[in-house]
Amino acid sequence: MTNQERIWQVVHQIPRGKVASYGQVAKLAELPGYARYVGYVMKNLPAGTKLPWHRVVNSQGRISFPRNSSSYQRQKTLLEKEGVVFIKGKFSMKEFGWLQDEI
DNA sequence: CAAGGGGCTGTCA
DNA sequence: TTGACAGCCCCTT
Repeated sequence: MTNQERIWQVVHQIPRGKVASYGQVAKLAELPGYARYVGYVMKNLPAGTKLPWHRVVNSQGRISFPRNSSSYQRQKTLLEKEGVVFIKGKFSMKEFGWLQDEI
């Protein structure tokens, strides 16, 4: 079980309509401080992966891509399709944050 | 082995 | 609220 696989499993557990931050995913994967590594892993996901990578955002509740990039648009669209409401380029972690009230 | 950079974070001005 | 900065860990040069 590699660290990368642990991260995949955690991301896979994020329920539909919820989002988690990179740091949160890292912690749940028992890899505190690996936030940046999580981003690295997401970037190198195999093509056609079923991992809900779009449910992972930064701690500010914002997408870590330039607003005009296609990746940004793709992630935003996927999230909205799951019911996550975007407001002024970001969304409320209070409302959609995963395990926000259990941590 | 050293250096650079990547979908990050928390702190401080 | 925004921007600059210093830590973070890992992979590729």
